[in-house]
Amino acid sequence: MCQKPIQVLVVDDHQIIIDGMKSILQDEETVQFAGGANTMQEALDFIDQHQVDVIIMDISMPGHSGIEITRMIKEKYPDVKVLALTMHDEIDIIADMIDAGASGYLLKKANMNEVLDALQTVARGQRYLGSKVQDILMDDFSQRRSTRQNREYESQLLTPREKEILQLMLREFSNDKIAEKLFISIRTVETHRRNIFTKTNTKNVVGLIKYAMKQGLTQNESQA
Amino acid sequence: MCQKPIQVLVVDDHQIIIDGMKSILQDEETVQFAGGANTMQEALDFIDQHQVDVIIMDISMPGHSGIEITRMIKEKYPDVKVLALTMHDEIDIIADMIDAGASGYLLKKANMNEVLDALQTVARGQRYLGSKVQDILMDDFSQRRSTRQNREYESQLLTPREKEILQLMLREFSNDKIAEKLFISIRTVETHRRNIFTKTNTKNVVGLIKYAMKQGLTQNESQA
DNA sequence: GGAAAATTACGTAGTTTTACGTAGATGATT
DNA sequence: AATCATCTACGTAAAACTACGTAATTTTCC
Repeated sequence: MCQKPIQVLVVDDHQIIIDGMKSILQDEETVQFAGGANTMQEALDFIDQHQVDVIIMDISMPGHSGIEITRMIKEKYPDVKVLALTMHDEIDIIADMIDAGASGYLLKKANMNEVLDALQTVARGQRYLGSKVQDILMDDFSQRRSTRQNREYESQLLTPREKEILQLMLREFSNDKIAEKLFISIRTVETHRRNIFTKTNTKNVVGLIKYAMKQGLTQNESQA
Repeated sequence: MCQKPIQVLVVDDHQIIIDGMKSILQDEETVQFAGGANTMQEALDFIDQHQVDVIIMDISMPGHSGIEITRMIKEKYPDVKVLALTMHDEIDIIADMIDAGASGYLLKKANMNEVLDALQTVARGQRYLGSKVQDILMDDFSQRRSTRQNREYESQLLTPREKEILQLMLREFSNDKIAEKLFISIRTVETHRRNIFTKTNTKNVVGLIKYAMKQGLTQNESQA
């Protein structure tokens, strides 16, 4: 789906973080470290002159906060995705950041795998929240009310039949077993499958499972 | 890996549960409702005369508790797996049940998918704990000490290299991409892959992911 | 009654994965 | 020196999946 590497800009006032990210991202073919910026101005200049897909954004920065920078960037370049990577775990900051337009939020204790995962996820237009962050949000979910957020993948994305097929895929059925069980042709299953992949913006079972988990389609709340 | 359906015996003093399980299991090819039993004696008799792979066991039963029954059954028929399905969420009961030899523990609020998943998991010799149950156990983990349990999949099951490949699989790399990244032949990757499947008792990526999640090899604590 | 969405399905061709067996190289352990 | 675990890799054949395009039925909804 996305063959060319994701261009990543790292915005952080600590150069060490930028350097670290650079070296981490370096031996990945799927992502490419495009550059780093220590200030808002640097960041804006950079985006102006380079192709950037995702920005890894720190929040606590002198001068303008990551939140402001994000808001500004999303105004000028709505297509650029912002992934917050910070140590702040306060609900308000997270909320503000998301409100400002961030597509993902990770705590700095996240490991490389998570970062890479998050990069890919936000790059393809979905949101990504680290598991810790999810917990924090959940806890706060009831009182806080929503801010007209873009709800890119809300739920009725998949048709009932597609969900059914997804369920079976998650239960390790192969295409022909699914066909057998549902009394349809394997060709049909393949078509559904293809549509599921397309709709969910995934390209293989692994991605799909991650999607399903994110949607809570795995164990709980399915149409058992 | 297991072609013939898993023979399931349901032991519960409430007939309605047995009937319910029967109808649920009926339209599954992978499992087969073999029979039901309301008492220990019935259960023992049944096992004596039929092929049984997994027993779904309630705990609160008049006369002998599910724990006793489990202990007795595991003594006589160690190969028969017991899956506790109950509403008891007290740590002591769970622990006793596991101690008695149960391979899995599910709360009755679990849905069909979870039950089916659990059945397959225990049938192939692994343990299965519902997510709630895991939480409960976790909370209590530090003080309670172990009872020489069979530790079928303890951790050092996979070699470092295998873990590395697993990581990449989880990150949606195809075999040839893995080969490329690690500078080895795709044949080698295939071999590793095969060994991983064998060792983890899984047969496809979906199963493997579930395994990985259970082991916490996905996001957190990997060797990033 | 007609448009739109959902479900069904085929063809063709290519790619990827699985299944099994085998086996050399290396390093650690005893 | 021998054993064991790990990592490496090939061959062969079959099974499964992927990619794209197309399109006939139903169903659903306005």
